[in-house]
Amino acid sequence: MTRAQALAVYNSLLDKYGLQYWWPGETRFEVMVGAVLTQNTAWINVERAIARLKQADCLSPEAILARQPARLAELIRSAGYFNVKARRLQQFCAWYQAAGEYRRFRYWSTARLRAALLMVNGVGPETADDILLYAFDRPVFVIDAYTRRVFGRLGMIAGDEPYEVIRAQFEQALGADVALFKEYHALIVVHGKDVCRSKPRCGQCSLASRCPTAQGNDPCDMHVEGRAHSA
DNA sequence: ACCCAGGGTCATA
DNA sequence: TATGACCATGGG
Repeated sequence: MTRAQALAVYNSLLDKYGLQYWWPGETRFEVMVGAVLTQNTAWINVERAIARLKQADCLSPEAILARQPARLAELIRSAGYFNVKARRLQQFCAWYQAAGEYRRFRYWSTARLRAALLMVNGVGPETADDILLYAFDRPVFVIDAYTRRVFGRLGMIAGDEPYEVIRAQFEQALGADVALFKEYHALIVVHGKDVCRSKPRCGQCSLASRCPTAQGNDPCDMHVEGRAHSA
């Protein structure tokens, strides 16, 4: 995609929804925790989990590492996958603490920091990029399910390309612009929740995952999303 | 009752 | 490289 196309969509979304001021969170560390907790999970349930962590005075690397896994899991219960995420949070904190915490990363290149994050078990490409962009202010464009869906339906990408392919397209079209990347990703998510909430559906029966012919699905365009499929 | 959410890992082919 | 099973709560 060209820079003009990418900016045209951004301006359209900005015009419709306004600035979002992402990522929600009081500290950089809270952003990192939120990035892990929000994996395949509605944000409202992450907020509850973070509130409980704060309430238990358990929102620091030391406190998270000091707590027994099962006891950490009960604090983040509302975020789902609590056993898995408790382990992931502790693994992330162990790495973060061993690496020397935030100020130590100041002179790391973005590429080096990204590679290090991806080495942590439980941190995949999107979680790493959330942390890089919103906690470390690095110019990395976050690709998530909404990005694939929205731009797929606009016909600007296929939607099922590998993560790195799509990320490179956005970064090459837009250049390195942290403030723009932050707002753009936020707007994509907000717009996705607004009009592209359902996953692509089979054009025949309106079923999603369980439809036998779902592979040849004909996802509705973002402008007609919400209209019922005929049976 | 089904679908979905601001994914990632691991085993398997 | 690419699927599939698995993780699990809470809201629509």
